[in-house]
Amino acid sequence: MRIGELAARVGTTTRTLRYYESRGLLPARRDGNGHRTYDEGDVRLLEQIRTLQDFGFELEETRPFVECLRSGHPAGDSCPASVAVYRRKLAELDALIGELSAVRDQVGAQLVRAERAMAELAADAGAPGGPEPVCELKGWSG
Amino acid sequence: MRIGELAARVGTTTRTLRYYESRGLLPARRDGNGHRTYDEGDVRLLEQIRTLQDFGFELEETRPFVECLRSGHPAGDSCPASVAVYRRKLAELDALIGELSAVRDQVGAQLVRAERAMAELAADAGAPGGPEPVCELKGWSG
DNA sequence: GTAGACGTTGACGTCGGGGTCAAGGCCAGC
DNA sequence: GCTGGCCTTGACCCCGACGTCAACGTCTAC
Repeated sequence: MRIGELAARVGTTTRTLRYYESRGLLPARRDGNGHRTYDEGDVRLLEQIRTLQDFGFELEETRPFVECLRSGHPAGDSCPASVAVYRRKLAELDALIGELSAVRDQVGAQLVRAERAMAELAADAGAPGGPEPVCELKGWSG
Repeated sequence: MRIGELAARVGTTTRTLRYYESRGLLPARRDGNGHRTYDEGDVRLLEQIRTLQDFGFELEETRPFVECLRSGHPAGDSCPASVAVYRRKLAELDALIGELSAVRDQVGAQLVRAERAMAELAADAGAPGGPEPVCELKGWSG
């Protein structure tokens, strides 16, 4: 199988496959013309990469899974290194979700506050009023 | 006040201030030497920008807040355009948190599955065993 | 007068994951 | 012979928010 066929089979582009090869992730054999040649094993490797990519794994993070498959294991995550990546990713996701949730709550509170302040300003346009309290967002350095 | 002093006061760099100016976000007056000159109002604008940036707002998203302040409002979010950005950001955050949580659960499930499979393989090393079922991650295109 | 700390502009590098040419080789069918 | 489709390599482009460097001007202190 050549590069165009492989790309079509897994739903990606030839450029992407060459990029993976340049990263040492998916090396290819060559035929007499210098054209890249792939087999069914490469299809599996590529599907593993794409699946993890779809989950937000970086390309480098898919490497243990690919090497695990290439070393003969039935699944890419049948190796300690792959499981370690799972665990690291899980921790990252938990941390990120926690931070984003905190930001979400702060932004939500600011939204409520800003809407109330604007409503009061509009009401004060026809009534007596003093200075409004001004709250500030407290930064989140992440 | 010149650029270095302003940068120090809000805890950023001169490069960043010049970048903001190049984006039209924080224009500066010039003194006789061509040096940028800032006042207290610019400190407020910059603090508004930085606060929103810390919350993950893109630079362009801070523009309504800055213009709101510059037009004389007591707070950057006292304008409809700013409130609209709040709302948009809130929706984005909710969507992102939802997607990340789904991914988190899938990765967590895969982790458990992979660990169990490896434990069984280890146990099978000394006992009779057949082929293990192999589950695959189903992709999340987001 | 000279060192050092500031300022200026402009240009290029970074990170990830490729997209998009450009110039050419190889092979099939008409 | 010629067109069309596939392949090759190399090179530059994109996003965002700056970092870093070069080469130079300006101001202050000793």
